[in-house]
Order: sequence, then C-alpha cells, then structure tokens
Amino acid sequence: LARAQKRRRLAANARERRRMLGLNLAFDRLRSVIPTLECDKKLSKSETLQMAQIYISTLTEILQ
DNA sequence: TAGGCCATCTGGTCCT
DNA sequence: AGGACCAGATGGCCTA
Repeated sequence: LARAQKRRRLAANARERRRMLGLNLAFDRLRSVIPTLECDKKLSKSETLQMAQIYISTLTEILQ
C-alpha cells in the first residue's frame, strides 16, 4: 500500500479505538446504575444490556 | 483445553 | 473527501 493510504488506515484505526472507548464508557455508566445485589464481579456487555432491560421493565411495572 | 469475553484491525456503507 | 458507524475476522486472556 502507498504510504498515504497506510497513514489514513492507521488514523482510521485510531478513531475506531477512540469510538469504542466512548462506547465502553457508556457501558460503564450503565453498569454503575444497575443494582447488582451481592455480585462482586462486573457484568459483561450483554449481561449489562439484559439486566438494564429487566430493571427498566421492573421499575415500569412498579409505576403502574 | 474449550468457551466466553474482549480489543483491535479492516473494508463497506452512510452521513456531513 | 473524510469521519462515523457497523459487522466480520482474528488473536489474547481467563476460567470452569
């Protein structure tokens, strides 16, 4: 690959890394707001989404 | 050592 | 044109 192309690929990789960093930060914020009773190890990403969905459903139901 | 979770690279597509 | 977003591939690390 040409040097300019390689340089742009590297830049794109860096942007993608930063983007994922932002996404992971959002996961951390969501995790921090999910009540995890007596569960010391942190939830995986998909677990976090599942628990959030369950939590929201529960709160919604309580509000009825 | 197989399975789960994750980070990173990459090429494609859509948006500005 | 260049950036944002996305999904697939790949390899590393950890645990049952």
